[in-house]
Amino acid sequence: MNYWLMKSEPEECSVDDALAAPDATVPWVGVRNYQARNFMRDAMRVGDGVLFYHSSCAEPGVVGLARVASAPYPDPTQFDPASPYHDAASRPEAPRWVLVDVQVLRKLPTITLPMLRGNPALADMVVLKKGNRLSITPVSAEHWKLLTGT
DNA sequence: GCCAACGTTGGC
DNA sequence: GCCAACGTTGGC
Repeated sequence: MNYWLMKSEPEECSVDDALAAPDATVPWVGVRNYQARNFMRDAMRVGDGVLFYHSSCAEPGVVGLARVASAPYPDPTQFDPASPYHDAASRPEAPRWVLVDVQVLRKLPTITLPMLRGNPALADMVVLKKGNRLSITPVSAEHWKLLTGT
């Protein structure tokens, strides 16, 4: 089992939005970065642990526990001309972008970015590395345990 | 293949 | 709104 941190802009899809969805499950639409896509396509398995992270907002941080809830499949927004995630160069017979479903298990008291940065044991987290912009990053078992107690 | 220009991310 | 950092594009 692997662990991940997945960033979502709460104005786009907050942890509460995800919890309000059927089965508390949302398709992780809109990833348009090859490295992040490859994590979903090649490395994620159903049941993997996910830290639900709010980015580009007043209080960035980890706000919930979730799990990978599906195998990868094509992101439908890439074929939707009305979507901000539309990719005219992607063909339905060879989709460029895939996603997984993510199911929120429970909210956490927000672990803010300053809290994360303030913990020396978490200094190696990819998401905390200088210049990191990846919206999906792997999380080590050690860091997962520190953050979730499981 | 190089690299300058440009666009995006995301914290502040 | 600013800007550092990084990814992508496209001319050559």
